[in-house]
Amino acid sequence: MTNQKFLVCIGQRVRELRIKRKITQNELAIRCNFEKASMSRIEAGKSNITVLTLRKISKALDVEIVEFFRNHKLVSILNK
Amino acid sequence: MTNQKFLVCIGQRVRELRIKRKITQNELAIRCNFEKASMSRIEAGKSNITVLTLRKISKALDVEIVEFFRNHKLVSILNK
DNA sequence: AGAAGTGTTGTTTTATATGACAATTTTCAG
DNA sequence: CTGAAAATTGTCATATAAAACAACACTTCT
Repeated sequence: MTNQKFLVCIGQRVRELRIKRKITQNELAIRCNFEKASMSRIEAGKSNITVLTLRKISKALDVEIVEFFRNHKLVSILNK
Repeated sequence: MTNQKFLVCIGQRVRELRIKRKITQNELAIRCNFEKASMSRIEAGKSNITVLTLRKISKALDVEIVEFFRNHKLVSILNK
């Protein structure tokens, strides 16, 4: 997997978890104390975020950080 | 846990995994294509690394990225 | 003591993430 | 379809991660 796809994968996971909690990018961004524009870029995999940013998001979503490194789509297929 | 301690935690984990593989900071840095000085700072928790850097290290150590987010010392105590 | 190996710290440069704000596009309910 | 909300994209300034190199500290040898 390319680095590019890897970042996209993490972004997708953030999005999945955010939507599951029924909040907007803006709401999540506010909880993380950064701009909604940044959140958009993160979910799109356009940003190589640091572990502290990852931590902020994990707290805001109330999930473990390792959740971001699971390919949830794949997992859901395997669990069928 | 403070952000500072969080970074130290990750750094310790990198160090544990590196030592388990019996390689030096320099050797690991070479495999990651960066300076041994950077590796020293990462293990000391003085660097807020990006997910792509984390990925480089995980490949160089041949471990899953999630390994870095486990507090191995705690786990080893709980597993007794 | 001297040499080699390992790890730490300092500095500079470059690249890029983030903050802030604006403008535009997309999505979706009414 | 229309309008409002949500998301995306763009730009600029600032902060900081990463790369590169040097210097230093420390240990362990002979």
